[in-house]
Amino acid sequence: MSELESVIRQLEALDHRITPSRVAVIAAVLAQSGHFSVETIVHQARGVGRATVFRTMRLLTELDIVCRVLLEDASLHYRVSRRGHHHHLVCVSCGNVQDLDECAVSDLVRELAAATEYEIEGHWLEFYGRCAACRSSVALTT
Amino acid sequence: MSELESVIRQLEALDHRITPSRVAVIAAVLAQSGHFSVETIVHQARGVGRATVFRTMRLLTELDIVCRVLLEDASLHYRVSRRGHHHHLVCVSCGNVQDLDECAVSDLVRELAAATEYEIEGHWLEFYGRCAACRSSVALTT
DNA sequence: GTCTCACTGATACCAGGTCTCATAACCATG
DNA sequence: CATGGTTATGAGACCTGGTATCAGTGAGAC
Repeated sequence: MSELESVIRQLEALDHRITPSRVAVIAAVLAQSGHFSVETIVHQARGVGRATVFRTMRLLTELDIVCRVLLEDASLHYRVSRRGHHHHLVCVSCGNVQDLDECAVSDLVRELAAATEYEIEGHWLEFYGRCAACRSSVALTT
Repeated sequence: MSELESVIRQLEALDHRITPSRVAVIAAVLAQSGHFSVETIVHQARGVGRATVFRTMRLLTELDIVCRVLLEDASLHYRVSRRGHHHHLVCVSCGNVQDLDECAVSDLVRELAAATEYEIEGHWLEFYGRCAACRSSVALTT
């Protein structure tokens, strides 16, 4: 079963209609290799309205088929998701994204909850740096 | 020495001109109690142009006089800064912000750097929850 | 005083995203 | 297969947050 079919079945299972627009958006999303902006999908899923692309992206986010990637300038990108809660390490030079397997702050969330009496509901955690490849290419050119 | 004077001296010391517009923006910023959007300052520093407010906010950020607060929807707010690198715990109900003294992920950054061969340059970390006061008021009304 | 350059504000612009609304497609049911 | 209710669509207006442009100004060094 292709990835596309698999996603379509998930939608069906949750009583979402399978329409040509949705399929086009999902196919475009699955074709991306790294992280991407909604605008990229708007351009690549030609013929699908802007609003529909945004609506479909929201749907895919809710279903955990894509996840949001927060860039350093606070702009939102997306990325086909490995399931479950995790964080990213983004190369600011080539854009490569490393998924970090565990949520590194779950212990911290517990400590904070105890220390502050907040009920902690969520967090943002993203790391930025330069991957090994980009570091060595910089070293070569300087 | 008032806070305003102190900030003005910092600007002077770094060869930035002290202008009425800047003073108005800084005064408006210092008058905020929690976190605030640039738009708030645009409205409160009446007579100062939009662009100038944004420029001044950038300047204040660079000088570490304010810090950026990332909200859950990825929108940027600002807050008068305690100095140095730190993170926030934001109450999603009343907007109250708790500053977290230490950077909780500095150890993690080191581990990640070793494990991934990335040179890690930065990160976002913000927590969201409900403060004790908001939790109890919810408890009362439900 | 005057000269120069950083600074200013009006305004146009751009990006990212939502709202509206008439229309169309879907599909369960009689 | 006709019908009807719901869900989805796309065009486009709109909104928010932020930048670029550029002629004009005023701060402060001399």
